[in-house]
Amino acid sequence: MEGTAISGSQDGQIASPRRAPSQQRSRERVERMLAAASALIAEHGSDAMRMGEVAERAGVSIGSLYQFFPDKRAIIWALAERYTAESQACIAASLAQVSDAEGLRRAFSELVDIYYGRFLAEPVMRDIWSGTQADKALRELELADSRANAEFLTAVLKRLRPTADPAALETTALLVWQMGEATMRLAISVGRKEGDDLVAAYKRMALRELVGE
Amino acid sequence: MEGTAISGSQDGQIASPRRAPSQQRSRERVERMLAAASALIAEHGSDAMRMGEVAERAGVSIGSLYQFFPDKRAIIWALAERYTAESQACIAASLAQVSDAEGLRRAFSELVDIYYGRFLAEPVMRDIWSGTQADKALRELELADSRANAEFLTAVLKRLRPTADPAALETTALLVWQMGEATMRLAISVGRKEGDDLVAAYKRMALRELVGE
DNA sequence: TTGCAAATATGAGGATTACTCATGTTTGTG
DNA sequence: CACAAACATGAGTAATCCTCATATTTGCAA
Repeated sequence: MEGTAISGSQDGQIASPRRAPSQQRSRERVERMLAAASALIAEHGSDAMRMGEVAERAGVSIGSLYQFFPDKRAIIWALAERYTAESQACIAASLAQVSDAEGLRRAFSELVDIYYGRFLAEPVMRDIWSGTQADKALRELELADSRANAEFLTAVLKRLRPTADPAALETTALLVWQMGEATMRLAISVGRKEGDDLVAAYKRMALRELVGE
Repeated sequence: MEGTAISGSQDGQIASPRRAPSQQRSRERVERMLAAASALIAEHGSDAMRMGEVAERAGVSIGSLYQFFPDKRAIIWALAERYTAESQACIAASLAQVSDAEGLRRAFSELVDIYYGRFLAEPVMRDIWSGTQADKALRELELADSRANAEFLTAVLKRLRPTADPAALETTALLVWQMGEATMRLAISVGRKEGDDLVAAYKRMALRELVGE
C-alpha cells in the first residue's frame, strides 16, 4: 500500500493519476494534508471541507495538494481506507482465536461495543461513513470492508458448524455485518438511550443467528 | 401538504422560503419541474442532475425553478417525500388487517418482495435513497419514514403479543425495518443472485424475530 | 370594464469552489 | 557538478448553484 498512487475516484473513470510521495519530505507533507483534512471534517463535516482550507492548514499550496490527491474524494477515501485497515486488523485478531460458541458470543459482543464506541467517539469516521452511500468509490470500499470482516466471521462459523452449507454461512455473516453497520448509523442518529437499546437489540438478534438460541 | 411551501433544507438553517404554487398554471409547472428532475435522475443520477437542465426540460426558466424550490436538495426531497407517502399507504394497508402469526408472515414476506422489486425497478428511488445519508433533510425524512413504517409493525406485534414489553416491541420493529432497508441497499449493489440470497436470508431472520421460530 | 396588488416568469450575472498548468525550486545520483 | 526527476507554487479556468431587478399575468374589488 505504501508507495501506491492515491486513487479512489468514482464512475469507473480514473481521474488523472497522481504521484505517490517518494521522498521523505513529501511523505511528511502528505501526512499533514491528511491530518488537516481530518481536523476539518471533525469540525464541520466532509461536505463543508474546502480544498483551499486543507492546503492552508497543512501549510502547503493548493497545487501540492492536487499533486498527491486527484480530487477531493480521494482525500476522504484515503482517510476511510486507514480506518478500515485499522478496524480489520482488530477484528481479525479478535475473531481468530474463537473456538466455541461461548467464545464467539463474547468476542462478537465485545466487537460490537468497540465499533459502537468508535462510531460515537470519532466524528471523522462517523461523517465519512454517513456520507458513504453518495460516493461510489467509498461505497465500494465499504463493501470490500464488509466482505473482509464478514469473511473473518464466516471462518469462525465454518469452524463451529462444519456441517452447514458454506454459502449460507457466508450470506449470514455478510448480512449480520451489514446490519450491524446499519444499526450503528441508526443508533447514532437517534438519542443516546434509544441508540443503546437498538445496539443491544441488534446484539441479541445477531447472536441468535450466529450461535443459535 | 398541498399548499405548503416546499422546504427540505439542511443544517437546521432554513433556506430562504419559497412560495407554494397557488394558481393552476404554476401547479402544473411545478409538476413539470418534478417530472423533469425525476427523468434526469433516472438517466444520470441526482448528483449529475443540473438545475439548468431541469429548468430547460421542464420548459421553464431557471428563475421559475427557484421560485418554488429553495435549492437543489429541495427538489430531490420533494420526490423522496412522494415515494415515502406512497409506500407508507401501501404498507399500512397491508399490515392493518394482520391478526395472527401466519398472517404477519405472509404480509411481511410480500412487503419485502414489493420493496425489493421497487428498489430494483425504480432508478430514481434507488438513487435518492442511496444518497440519503449525505443530506440531513433526507436522512431525517428517511428516519421519519422508518419510524412510521415501524409503527405499523409495532401495532401488529402488540396485537399478537399483548404481554410483551411495548418498548421492546418498538425497538424490534424499528430495527427490523432499518435492517430491511440496509439489506436492500446491499442487495442492489451486489449481483442479482447474491442479492436475492441476501433478501431471502433477511426475511428468515426478520420473521424469526417477529413471529418466533 | 378597469385598476391594482399579489402571484408568477425571466435570464443575465454574482459568488463559490473544485481543479489545472505553466513555471520555478529541490533532491538524489552518476 | 550537471542533470533529470520529483516536488512546489498560486493565479487563473471552468462549472454550477443561486440571486435579483425587472417584466408579465392573474384574480378580484370597485
